[in-house]
Amino acid sequence: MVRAGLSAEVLARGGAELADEEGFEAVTVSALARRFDVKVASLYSHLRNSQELKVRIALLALEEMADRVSAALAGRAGKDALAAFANVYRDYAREHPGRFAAAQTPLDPETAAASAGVRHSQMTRAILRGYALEEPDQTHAIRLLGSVFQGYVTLELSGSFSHSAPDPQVSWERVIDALDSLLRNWPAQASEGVADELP
Amino acid sequence: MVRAGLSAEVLARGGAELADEEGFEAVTVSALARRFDVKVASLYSHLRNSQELKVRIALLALEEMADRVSAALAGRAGKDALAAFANVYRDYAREHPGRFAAAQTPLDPETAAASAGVRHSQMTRAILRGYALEEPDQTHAIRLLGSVFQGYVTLELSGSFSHSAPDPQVSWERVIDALDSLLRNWPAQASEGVADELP
DNA sequence: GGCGTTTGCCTAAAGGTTTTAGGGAGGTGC
DNA sequence: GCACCTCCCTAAAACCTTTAGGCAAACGCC
Repeated sequence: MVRAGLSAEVLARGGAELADEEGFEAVTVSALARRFDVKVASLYSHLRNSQELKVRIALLALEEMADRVSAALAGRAGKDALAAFANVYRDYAREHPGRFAAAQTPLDPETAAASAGVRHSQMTRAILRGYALEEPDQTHAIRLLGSVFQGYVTLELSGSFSHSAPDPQVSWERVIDALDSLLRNWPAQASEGVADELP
Repeated sequence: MVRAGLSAEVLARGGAELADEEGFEAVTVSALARRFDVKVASLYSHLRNSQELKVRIALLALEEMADRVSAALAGRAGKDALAAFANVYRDYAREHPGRFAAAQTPLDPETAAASAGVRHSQMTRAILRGYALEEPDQTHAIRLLGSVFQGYVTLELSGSFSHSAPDPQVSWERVIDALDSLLRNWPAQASEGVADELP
């Protein structure tokens, strides 16, 4: 009997491929066992449970994205860096929709702290070096950027933009223009004071 | 034997409550049957399959959000309307995390076209009446706003903001300030032309 | 090279979810 | 009072998750 050479890492990579091919919701321990031509129970020597598989795929995706961002940011600044960052994010989601979906898996705090998510926020902060933003506005801006990228890519992938007129590619570029403009002209505190009507 | 009075609508409401209480991933046909104290197979007279249950909960959530937005927008304009819209979205997600998660369920095109999603984009467009934006910038702006709200709320709910310093509530208000400012000073086409480096 | 130990994949089995097929009883309409 | 339809039921097959225990291949050691 030939050994299949399984390990948690190998399984995570296999699961990531499976996610991209069949969708993240199709990633099950059973499907993964079929893919490696191995019995289901065998995977449980490497994975505590099916949740761990999903988490490992998520971590893999975060790592890959962080690597790409890191490479894309080298030697860029200002709007150039902003656009590069944004495009890495979007391209990755289009190339690897299953991995991208996996990256939305909620992580428990310790796992999150040890993940590449930390690199992501550091790199986002690095982009803002090209703009004159002090704390706490810097953090607000990071959260805004993260939200836009995350939200846009999710909505585009789910088809929300595919039934109205302008090409999402065009909107994407104009949105980046707009964010650049916003970061260069970040408004001072409470210009008119109407925004606070939460409990 | 007393009849339970089931119907697709009743099941969707029950499923929505279940989602808020236990999380959307806990919404299964079996769990719903337990909740109504009924045998699992009985639900299949009202639902084609478990996917339909999820879709119905999603549609319910979209409807409820649209109703709230509609009420919140009445008599407001400009930044006031923008903040109201944004807060409805965020408050709903915090009050009904399960329903909000359900609302992310991908819909097939016909279902989406018949859903309250259409009302959402109409209302977003209505907000922009308070700002001087022509097409196609109006559509770009709608997509930006949708992305920010969707992204921010998703990230906040998943805990991404809960481990760094400024209160997410504060960032939220400043983000709305920033969006208002951006909409009032929407940049002209391609101020510097660096944003297009996609294949 | 033999020998014990570890490792890796196996069989077996229990429990949960999804879905289909068909049946019986409760309420409705004539 | 009878037929009918609706609603919920039992039964059963298929699939996924997870645990327990076994056997044989690989590894390390002498």
